[in-house]
Amino acid sequence: MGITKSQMFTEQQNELAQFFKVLGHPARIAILQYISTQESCICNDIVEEIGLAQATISQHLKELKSIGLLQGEVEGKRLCYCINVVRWNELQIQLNSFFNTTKSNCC
Amino acid sequence: MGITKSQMFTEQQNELAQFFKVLGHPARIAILQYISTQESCICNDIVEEIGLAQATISQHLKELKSIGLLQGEVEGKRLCYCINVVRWNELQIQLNSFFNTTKSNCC
DNA sequence: ATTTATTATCGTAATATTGCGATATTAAGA
DNA sequence: TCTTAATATCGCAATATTACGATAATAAAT
Repeated sequence: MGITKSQMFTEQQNELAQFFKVLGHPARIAILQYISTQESCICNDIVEEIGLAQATISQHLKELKSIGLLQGEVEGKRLCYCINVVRWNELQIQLNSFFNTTKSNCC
Repeated sequence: MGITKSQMFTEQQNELAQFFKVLGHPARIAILQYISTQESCICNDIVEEIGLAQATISQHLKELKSIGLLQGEVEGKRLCYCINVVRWNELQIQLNSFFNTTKSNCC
């Protein structure tokens, strides 16, 4: 992303931006939506479902994990990831807080 | 961002991701927060406030404009940008809809 | 112990983003 | 008209992201 000068921003601004950035890719949106349609944990079929290479999917999953949105582990041969509902709700609240406190008062 | 294969995703997924991506930079978060503290439109002091070069700020403003979050124009020597409240609320709703419809049902 | 199936990691090429200096553009003011 | 002030755009260097093939790691199954 080029040289982002994170040190000039507050921790809250960096954190919020990081969260938005992780969600800022259609593959990751698609992965989250796909997980939510599954009754059980996601498996290998996610690769065919999304249409990207296995290595790429794994990388996207890692980024979603980095902000705590996915929980679960690899269980033997199976992947058991699902949405961390607690974190999910936390982020939704944090995000709404940003939206509610940042409003225009001119024009 | 490398080669993002947007054609494999739905328009809704691409749009949502694009919105998240634009918000996914601390400078743009800071700009929005700064605008919301101002009684009048933003001016040149935003450059000193944020601490990035004028060209860089201008570029970030352009991206915020690209998703409709900023409205206003340059009026003579002055910059008159402010948050487009209608769009702002629309995005908040769209985003909450994503959060509410995408929930885990396993683990 | 070997094989098999599944996911993670490494290395790398292609592309995107960020930031800035230099310059263009625009309109107000002298 | 010329200058001045403010913002936009261009061009470039530095860095980040994306995607994937190849390979490693892991555990179940034979």
